[in-house]
Amino acid sequence: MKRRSTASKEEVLAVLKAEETAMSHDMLQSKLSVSMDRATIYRILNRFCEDGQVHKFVGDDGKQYFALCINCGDETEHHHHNHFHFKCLECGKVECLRDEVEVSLPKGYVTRSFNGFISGVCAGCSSLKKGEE
Amino acid sequence: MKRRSTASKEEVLAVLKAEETAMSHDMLQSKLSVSMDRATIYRILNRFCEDGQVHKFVGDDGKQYFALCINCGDETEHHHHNHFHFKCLECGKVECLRDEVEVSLPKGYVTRSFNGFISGVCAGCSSLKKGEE
DNA sequence: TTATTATTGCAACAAAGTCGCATTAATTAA
DNA sequence: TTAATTAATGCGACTTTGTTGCAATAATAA
Ligand SMILES: [Mn+2]
Ligand SMILES: [Mn+2]
Ligand SMILES: [Zn+2]
Ligand SMILES: [Zn+2]
Repeated sequence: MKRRSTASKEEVLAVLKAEETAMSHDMLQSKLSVSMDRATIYRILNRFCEDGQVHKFVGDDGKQYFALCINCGDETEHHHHNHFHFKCLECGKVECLRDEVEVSLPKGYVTRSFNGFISGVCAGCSSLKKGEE
Repeated sequence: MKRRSTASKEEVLAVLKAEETAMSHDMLQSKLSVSMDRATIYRILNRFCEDGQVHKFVGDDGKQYFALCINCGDETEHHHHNHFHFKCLECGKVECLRDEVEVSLPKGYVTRSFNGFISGVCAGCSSLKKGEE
């Protein structure tokens, strides 16, 4: 099952790149210049995940978010996603936090998947709020 | 708006205590000895959260989970929930991991809420699997 | 007992995500 | 270039989760 190059696929990828933020399905759909079915968007995103271009996580709103992988061409080292994602409650941007975290599990516990999500206020927005005072 | 003591409320609390695992709405409903409406269960659980008896988090399945708070009577120290939750993919149990974690955010970022969730295999289940080999 | 109002059940609803299936279109083979 | 193959899409149907409005019920206070 080889991947085909389609306009929809390119458009989704373009939006993800342009916005520079992790996006939920609905955020993405509202930014698309070409209208596209909901199921199609999910299928495109999940294909990206399978291919390792994108990773998926779940927000504290229960929604799935999708973010471009950095260094995804890098085959040499293991591709981990043990990092937190941060959602700014002011500007709405969702970003990957750089640091890979490690959680110390009790003896005998094994990790299969990691989902870290923090909501708060980003630097830009909190400095704006300071200025307003 | 003072709380009233009702059978439903006691039953939900009893199940949470007995099961010793964080539970999603559907897990809980299936364990109830008294049938109860879905909305009622959510309302009871959310009231527990408001009162600080229970805390809520979101799993990587996008569902809300509810767990009893330990030391909830303890008014002296701040009641934090910056801990991970672990779901065993074998036995299904969801538990709070003891350690409070701290994530180093970029300069100027402020945390409002924390949601940490790890799926994997717990000690009991991974030792069972070893035994089977 | 009676009045007050927190709690419940029920129905309706919105949103998220998935799936089957017929149609379309990208790619490959002829 | 044309025909065959099959990945990708659109659409509708569906499930699950969670919320809300409203009338009925019942715990508590008066
Ligand atoms: Mn990645
Ligand atoms: Mn707690
Ligand atoms: Zn912001
Ligand atoms: Zn287990």
